[in-house]
Amino acid sequence: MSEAHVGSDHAASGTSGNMETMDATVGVEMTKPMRADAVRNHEKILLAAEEIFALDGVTVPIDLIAERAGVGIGTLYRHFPTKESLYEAIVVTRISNVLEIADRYANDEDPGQALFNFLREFATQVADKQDLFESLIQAGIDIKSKLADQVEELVRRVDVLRQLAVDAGTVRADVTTTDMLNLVMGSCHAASHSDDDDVSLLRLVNIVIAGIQPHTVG
Amino acid sequence: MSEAHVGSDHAASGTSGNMETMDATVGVEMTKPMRADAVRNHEKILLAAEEIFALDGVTVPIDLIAERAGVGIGTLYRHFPTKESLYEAIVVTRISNVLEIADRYANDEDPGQALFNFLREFATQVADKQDLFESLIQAGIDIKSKLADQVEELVRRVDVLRQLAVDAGTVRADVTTTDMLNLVMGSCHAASHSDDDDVSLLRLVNIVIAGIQPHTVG
Amino acid sequence: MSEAHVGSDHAASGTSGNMETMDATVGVEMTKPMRADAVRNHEKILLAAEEIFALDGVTVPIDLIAERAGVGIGTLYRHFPTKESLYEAIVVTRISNVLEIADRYANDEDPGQALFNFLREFATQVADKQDLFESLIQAGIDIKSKLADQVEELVRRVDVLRQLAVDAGTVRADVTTTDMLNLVMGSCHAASHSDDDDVSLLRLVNIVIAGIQPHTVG
Amino acid sequence: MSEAHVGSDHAASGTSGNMETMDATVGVEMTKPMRADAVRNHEKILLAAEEIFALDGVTVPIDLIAERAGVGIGTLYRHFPTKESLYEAIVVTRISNVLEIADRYANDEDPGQALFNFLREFATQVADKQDLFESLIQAGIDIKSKLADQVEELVRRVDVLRQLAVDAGTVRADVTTTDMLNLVMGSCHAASHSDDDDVSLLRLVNIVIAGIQPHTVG
DNA sequence: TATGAATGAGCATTCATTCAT
DNA sequence: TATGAATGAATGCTCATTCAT
Repeated sequence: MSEAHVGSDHAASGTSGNMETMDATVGVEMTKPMRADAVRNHEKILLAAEEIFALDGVTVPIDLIAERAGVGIGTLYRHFPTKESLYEAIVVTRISNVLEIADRYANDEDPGQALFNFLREFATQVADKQDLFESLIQAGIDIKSKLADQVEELVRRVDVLRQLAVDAGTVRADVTTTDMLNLVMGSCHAASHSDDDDVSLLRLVNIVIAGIQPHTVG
Repeated sequence: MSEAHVGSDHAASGTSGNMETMDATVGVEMTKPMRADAVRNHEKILLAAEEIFALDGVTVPIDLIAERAGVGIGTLYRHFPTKESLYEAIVVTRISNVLEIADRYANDEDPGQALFNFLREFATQVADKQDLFESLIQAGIDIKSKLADQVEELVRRVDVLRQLAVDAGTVRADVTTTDMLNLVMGSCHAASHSDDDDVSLLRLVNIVIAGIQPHTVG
Repeated sequence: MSEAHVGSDHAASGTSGNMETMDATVGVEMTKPMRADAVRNHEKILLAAEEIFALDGVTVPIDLIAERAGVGIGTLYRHFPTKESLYEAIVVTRISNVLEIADRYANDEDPGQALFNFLREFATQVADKQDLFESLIQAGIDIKSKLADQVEELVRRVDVLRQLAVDAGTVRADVTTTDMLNLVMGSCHAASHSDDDDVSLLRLVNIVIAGIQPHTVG
Repeated sequence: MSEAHVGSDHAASGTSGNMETMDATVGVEMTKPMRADAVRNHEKILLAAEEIFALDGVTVPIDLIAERAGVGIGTLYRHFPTKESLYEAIVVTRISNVLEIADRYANDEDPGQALFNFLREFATQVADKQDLFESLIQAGIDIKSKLADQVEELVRRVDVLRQLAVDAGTVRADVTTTDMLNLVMGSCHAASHSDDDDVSLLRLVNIVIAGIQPHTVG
């Protein structure tokens, strides 16, 4: 009954396929690789969840996700023993994406602008993912271990960018990373609830960016 | 906190008969003053609701509020015929407070700074009131008539301040009022979820303020 | 606390005023006569209850009656310790009226037609009194002592009429009184739910009357 | 009693696949047959509901039905998404039975008696089914769409019988169908609340029948 | 005594989770 | 293993009745 749950919280990583490589995950004992159809279901569920959570946030009844995935609830629960675990799985993936983006910019040729460009991309990621938005906005309140850890990690990596920018003199030293991220999230929210298109989002983020630059006074 | 009470059903008037304040309320006929204990309960309920909604937002079960108020559910429902009505009562009061603050700054002697000072006060109001935060963040999505109207009104009044500032040359003309408010709300959120004290909130708001000023480039 | 409840279930007899004469009621110990205003309230309540029960039946919330009576619920409950008791009071009065009608016809000069005329009048009484209808229709199910007794009494008195008619040869001997009454009630119901006026009621009752006459075959 | 089940959500088909009976249902696409236990529960629920509604009418709390069925409330709600829908399911079935009976008599060899015989059968159907009684008695008041339609249909079909009888000269032309039905329902009620056996019911209905025949005077 | 505020059991319904097929 | 049926705690709300003013 419990032997196959392994994959439960794994990110549906871009290149699908090898669910078996998951053994790499720290401290997980060797387990039978998932059956092909199980893998397929796993992904169908994640896909449906991504879409639905993105639109409706946590509050959506879990049946809807199963239905959308074309899968029985029982199946869903076999893969994710808890609504929360599914939710986590989704958000973890999303944050992972963001982490990668951060890493990419960490090697940018223009360290003075890397943070800014990252923030703009971060914004577009968050903008239309209700779940991601909610999670980040909750982060630090009810410590959902895994997410909390990830968010911490996110902050750490973005902090690298921030440091680079500070060193390059493009960002004031007294602004923390979480502050910046939260401000950008405010922008995301503003944008997603206005009638404008994405342009407005960038405009907002640019305000934040302007705000964190030195010598601000006109 | 309990001073205003834009009573949904009854005005919880302290010393009754006060004709001046009566006239202020549009077209309300003289009603018997509430019984002493009723007033007490009304206030206990509002107080409990203020606290609990502030912490947990709309989703909190209404029994908890009754319990916290030390009152039966029936009593709660006598005073507020609907969960929504109670929620509204709370938030309406909160927004009313903010409206007054906006008005006060509209007459400020330094129109160039009025908006900024308002935003700072606005931030402290929103900072730890989950309900207010939620309402403002929902505004425009599910139109809960009364609140929607109020938020519109808020935007209108803050827009006065913005115009003054733009005229005074302290704020860029391409930033909308809702954008500013949403950015500040992002700040509030950031602050309320960090472990710092209120200082951090001000710092954040100041970033936003910096961002909306002209000649931003360092 | 309990001394004044005497009048509780009394019929609001036609000529108002002397509530004190109630002492006549069997087995009730001497009690202080009701205060004038109490009597007034008692009647206001009965009046309101008559109207509302007639329209809405038992299911109506008791607050509505108090409101209609222009009386607090507390007052209502002082006079009638139970919703049921109030209901009973009303219906008892109504049945009393019917009893009187029955008595009147018992002395009719045309014993062969007395029953028929009574049934017609009975029908008009029941027709638009939801409560009376309900009570009679319930009679015999949940034995609400007092009403049950009264209904029995009603049957007894109508049976006198039936006997007269049987003796006069205008009614078949094999039809019981309750049967007739119930059939008439069916008529009442039919009539009250059609769009016709009272004419239809009489037509229906006439069908019943036709049905209980001898030599029916065409 | 359980043979028909005009399934509100699913057809509780016994042997699945039966195309002929399928086609009978208008425009219903092939659906997976219900699981064995689901069917069992569906029937347990209907059975319990039939019994309880028959005794207590609509007002009975739905938990009681679940309990009687030996089923959780959740289960009940899975099968019938609303109290009303369950109620409807029951009554619809009942009326359907009556409709069939009416149809059967429409082809009777003795058109002069068909109506009478139908009324007698109708009476026995209604006699001890509180729910059916209530529904018919409510018909036309609060229009519960589906039931209202059905009752209309019932009236229509019975009207066929009435017409036949009128043509055959066994029934007066001035009696409407609803009048007859209501009178019979009065009979049902009378009978079901007396201590007699079913004989009394027939006797009552016969009175009505007598009443609607021509040349009534003795 | 009259008032109406307070009370809480009761009801219909939803939804995360478990379990039989 | 996949399915979806079963479960029941939880929630918003009503209304008969009691109790403080």
